Amino acid sequence: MNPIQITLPDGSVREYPQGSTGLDIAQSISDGLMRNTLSIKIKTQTMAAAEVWDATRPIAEDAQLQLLTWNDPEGKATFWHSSAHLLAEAIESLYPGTKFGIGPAIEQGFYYDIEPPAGVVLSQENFGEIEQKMTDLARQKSDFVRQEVAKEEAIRYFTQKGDEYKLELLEGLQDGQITFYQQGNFTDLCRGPHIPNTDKIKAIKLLNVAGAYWRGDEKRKQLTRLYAIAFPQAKELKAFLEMRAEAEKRDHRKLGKELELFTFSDKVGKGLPLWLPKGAILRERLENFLKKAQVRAGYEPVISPHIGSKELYVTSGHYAKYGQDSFQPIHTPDDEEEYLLKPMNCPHHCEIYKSRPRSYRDLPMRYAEFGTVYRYEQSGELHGLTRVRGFTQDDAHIFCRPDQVKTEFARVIDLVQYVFTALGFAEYTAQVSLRDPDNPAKYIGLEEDWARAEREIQEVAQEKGLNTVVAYGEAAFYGPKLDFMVKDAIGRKWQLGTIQVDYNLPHRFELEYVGADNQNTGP
RNA sequence: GCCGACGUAGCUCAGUGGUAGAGCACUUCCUUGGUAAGGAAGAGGUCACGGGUUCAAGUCCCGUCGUUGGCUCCA
Repeated sequence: MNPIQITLPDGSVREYPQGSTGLDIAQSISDGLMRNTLSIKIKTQTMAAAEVWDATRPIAEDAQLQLLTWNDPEGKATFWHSSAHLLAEAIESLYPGTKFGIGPAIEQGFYYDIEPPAGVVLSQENFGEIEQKMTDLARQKSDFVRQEVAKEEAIRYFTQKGDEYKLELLEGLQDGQITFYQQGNFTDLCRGPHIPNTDKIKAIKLLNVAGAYWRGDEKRKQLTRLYAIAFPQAKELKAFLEMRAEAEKRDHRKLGKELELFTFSDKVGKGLPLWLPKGAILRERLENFLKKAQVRAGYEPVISPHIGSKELYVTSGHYAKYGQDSFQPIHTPDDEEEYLLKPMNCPHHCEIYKSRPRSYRDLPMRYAEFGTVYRYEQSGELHGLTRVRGFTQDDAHIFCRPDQVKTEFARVIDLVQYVFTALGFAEYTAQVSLRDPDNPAKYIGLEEDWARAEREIQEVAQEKGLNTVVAYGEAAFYGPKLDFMVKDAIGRKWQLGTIQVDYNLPHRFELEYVGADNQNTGP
């Protein structure tokens, strides 16, 4: 057998016998490194991109290789994914007959979606015994064993086990690329990779239990999702829990109550916040700050009413899209007119634009309003002040010529960044929300407009050096967006600011301006 | 909306079938020149709401409302 050449991240090249594993290579450097190696990142000439592998998987050809430890995000992911298998093993042992969905690693820990046997309901009360079982199983020092399986055999295995979810997952997989992983008495359909042995998992904490629809589809069965986290050292778990406790103290709902900023009343209605005097003062200061920033950025204030004729929203297209799932129209006593509580300010601003003829010289026009809007959010969605049924948007609409879109978009980014910086949001991501390529029917408007807007958003975001993430399928139905996502005290992500391109409303409202060529055209 | 949990004094919570409790806050009085001060007394609760089981329900069961962890949704 010919030796293989392994290139390490520092550029050094070492020779190993063919079939050496990541662990062998780690050991050749130091025993400590071997102990800490969780998985490896490997790139051979035959691979299109680097892959993360088990540290125990034999390497057959020359490769660039990186040993992944707890300090690498991918190493952590491997660790947590393996912990999810350990969780599943514990569940299967404690509650035989449980069916398993999927169990991935997430940003902070991992989860497993399961369907306990009929009559068994898992709640926080079961956490203790599950954690104990996981700890016991981890101490049995089981290897994670990778096994390539023929599809037919895989189907047989899960048919016999009665695990319809795994069978459904198998349907989407091609024969020849199906692998099982086994540790102890538990075997799972899994692409991997995994850590070498369960003994690395030293500290385990189940965090919460929740319902989660199978494959994220609310029409399908709801499984039980167990969230948990695990660490290679007990002290890391302790630090994690302390950090979490500290974060909970900073939860805005807790502070809002303690500092007497806002409250809710069942009598007023859920999701409808009441601002207490101290909160109102705070809010006023914030609004004044924002108004100043808007004036400096060239915005003009406008004000629109809290209700609008249903026709307004039929024109905008929002009624067709949200009408049935919204607060229902208010009826006038005599004339059978219908009005909607204002769910957004856009259509009103369009009508303000339309109040007189516009010239290309007028553009861009920037209208800003602290517009209070009402939306019928699903009851399970309500959350403190971050998801409510009545709220005030710092909202603005810019009417501009096609050649001004990019510049204006960039200016809005500048404004958002200025405000975020001033308010101390140091860590945020800019999510480029684009169409779902698999579901084009969801969107209205012209293909060429969409394509252009999507392209321009990405260009501008890049020029501004934003920390962007592209999210397909997250666009609004009328246009792509740039969503600014911030995290709350306990690490949950929320959309705080959003910049949206809308070629649709100007069409629908028949907005126009007189161009340099004296022809009417749309902004 | 869905699955799970929770709902007791203004706040944080204890109380799992037998006369509603604690700490803080509040009221009155006393003590005390110093940033969560001490002492005494006091007031404050249809135990979310509505049914049911029981001799007896804060406690067990069902429903409703609300909150909450997620899922789905998010103009």
